[in-house]
Amino acid sequence: MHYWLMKSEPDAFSIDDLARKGVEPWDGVRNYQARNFLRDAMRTGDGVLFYHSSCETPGVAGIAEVAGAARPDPTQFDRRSAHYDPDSPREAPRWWLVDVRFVRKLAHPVTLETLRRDRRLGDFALTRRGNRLSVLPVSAAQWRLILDHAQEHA
DNA sequence: GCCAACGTTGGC
DNA sequence: GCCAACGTTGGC
Repeated sequence: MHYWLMKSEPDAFSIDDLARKGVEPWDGVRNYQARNFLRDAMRTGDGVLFYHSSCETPGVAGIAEVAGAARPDPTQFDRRSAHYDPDSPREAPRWWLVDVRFVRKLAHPVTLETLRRDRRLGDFALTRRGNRLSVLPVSAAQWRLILDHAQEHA
């Protein structure tokens, strides 16, 4: 069992959108490091922190889980998609996705500010200087600490 | 293989 | 809207 954090701009796709849809293919990831996490490391049932980025209050807005094995991202072959990649070979797809299932929305999001302030989180990919990864690993200890923050406000 | 130019991410 | 940080591209 592993844990992850996945970023989404709520204007494009929010935790409420995931709540409505139930399961969503996490397409459009076009970074090799993030691709490797999706394709090689994620397993069905892994925990996902759903993070809202590029918004008024960035932070963890909800919980999701990996709903299935990685599969090629169909948008890379779709000429009309913003994520079309003409250089990706059909027989060896470059970009992969996993399906993500809604678990619950946090009554009180755990803000980036809170995450930065909590020194107990230690070395955390999210708050590393210059980090731009949209899919990143979270340790079991970090997962617990972050959910504790959500609980404190309950 | 180097590196400048460019595009993107994402906080502020 | 600004800008720092970073990944990618392409000329040489």
